[in-house]
Amino acid sequence: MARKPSAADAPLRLDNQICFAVYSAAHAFNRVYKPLLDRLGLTYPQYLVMLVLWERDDVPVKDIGEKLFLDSGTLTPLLKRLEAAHLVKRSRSREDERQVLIALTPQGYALKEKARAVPQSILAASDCSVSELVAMKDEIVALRDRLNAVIGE
Amino acid sequence: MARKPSAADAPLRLDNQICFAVYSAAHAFNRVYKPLLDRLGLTYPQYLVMLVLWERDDVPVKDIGEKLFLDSGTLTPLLKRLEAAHLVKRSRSREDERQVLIALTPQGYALKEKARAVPQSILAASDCSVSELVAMKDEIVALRDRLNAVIGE
DNA sequence: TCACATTTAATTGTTCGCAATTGAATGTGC
DNA sequence: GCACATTCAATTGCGAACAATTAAATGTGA
Repeated sequence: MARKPSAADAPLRLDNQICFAVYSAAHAFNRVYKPLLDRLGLTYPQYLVMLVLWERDDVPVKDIGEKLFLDSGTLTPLLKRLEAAHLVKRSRSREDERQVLIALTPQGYALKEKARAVPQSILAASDCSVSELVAMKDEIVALRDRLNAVIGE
Repeated sequence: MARKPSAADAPLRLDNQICFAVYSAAHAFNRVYKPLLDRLGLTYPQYLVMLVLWERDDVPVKDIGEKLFLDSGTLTPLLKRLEAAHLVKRSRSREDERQVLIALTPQGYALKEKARAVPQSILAASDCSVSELVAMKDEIVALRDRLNAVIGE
């Protein structure tokens, strides 16, 4: 019974899953980033947080979470590690004591200059034109946003 | 100094990172899958392992790892949980005692039928035509493979 | 003002994901 | 046949990721 490939099984074949394509691509990116980020002393999620803060710091944890789609259960310990590495400072907001504001330290600011080498290495590893990458990125973001829209029912 | 958006900062802007698009899309998929897989009693990585085994079981851990790009540090505990859930059986190969072969139990086989509902739910959540999804999947897989090619130098 | 709901981080517990190491089995070169 | 390298899974330790809960601060309605 059902020994040879059946057409009815196609939807369950690993190679037909776009989710697995995305999942495995994310891990592949992680592995390419690893040696680059090791030099900065950052993990990949920490790098994402730093990207947010390099655009604008002195922001509450919640804002970082909304930009990265992460919650406090992930961010609180991560930010404590960044603080232990002297890259950020955490402090309660005076206007609203519930909020913890995340600010860059001078070392945190300075790391941005070292980080400028990262995107070009990634581009090289992608072995692909910038315009192709931008087009793919836009498609993937659109898919992500449609998926996220479904989650809130 | 550098208060307003600078063109030099574009490569470091979060919204310009294809890696973040992929990373956040993977998490979005995870969140859409969660309620569907809860009904099967599986996590998303466990579901991927089951997809592999539904295509062919009685395979060594290494084969599963190569298909999913995961190593024994991830798979060993995951497979033990699947065994505890009576979905797979782990046994040492007689021909090569180093290998652990993973076989489906009757319950593991049976779960495939319940799983058939999953892909169509995902398709609906993607809100996108099959042909578009296939095209995206192929592009992402190609990017993933180029990235993986760089890792082995 | 006071009861009540909401917001925000932090905490706890479970599951991934991976680097590094270990130990047993197998393969090899001499 | 025997020393040596290689392969394979398991283990350990650390850092995410998230659900669920907690606690404190703030907002709201009567």
